[in-house]
Amino acid sequence: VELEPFVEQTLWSDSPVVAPMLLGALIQNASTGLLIRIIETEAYMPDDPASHSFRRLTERNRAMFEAAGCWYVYFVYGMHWCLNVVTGPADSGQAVLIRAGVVESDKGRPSSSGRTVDGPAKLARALGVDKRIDQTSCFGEGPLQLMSDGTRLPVHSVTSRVRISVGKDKEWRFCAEGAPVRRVS
DNA sequence: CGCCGGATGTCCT
DNA sequence: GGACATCCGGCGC
Repeated sequence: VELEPFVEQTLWSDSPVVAPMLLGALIQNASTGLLIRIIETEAYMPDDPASHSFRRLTERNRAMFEAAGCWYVYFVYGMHWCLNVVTGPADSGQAVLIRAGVVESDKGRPSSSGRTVDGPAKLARALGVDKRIDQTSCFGEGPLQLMSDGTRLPVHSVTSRVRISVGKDKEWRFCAEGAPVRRVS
């Protein structure tokens, strides 16, 4: 099956539109070749109290105010990195959090194929994500590539987002079949 | 199922 | 100086 860049134009829409369209897309570490298929996403918007872009642009959330097509990486709880895809026009302050995936291929450990990587911090760790990825392009010569093999996984569930204290009214979490079931309080 | 600790960047006072 | 964070594994019930 041919791998090609994910259609960049798709990212120009607002994050609640893009998030379900990323189910089935692939993220590849350009150095190691590790390939993970996305099965769970969440959208964040600037008028959304749960979003890092809700208040203002800061050094931490700068990537969210770039134009669609770069990564936003943040550090949380003193030890975890999380990976987002920036969507929408420049200065709009949007992103899609990549919450879970399935290992599609791993040259280093072929046996790990098919393993579910459930949780944004575990997914980021598996892909070798840290602050160096923040603001880099999802395409071209970027260290982390957003790809597609043509697969679009159907949306299996739409719920409110995980572990947020505000903005719970918005149902912007999108899971494909096989994504981990989680309590959504 | 619920609670808790790990360990630190970021932003606010 | 301090509160708190888009988490997760481990433990107890």
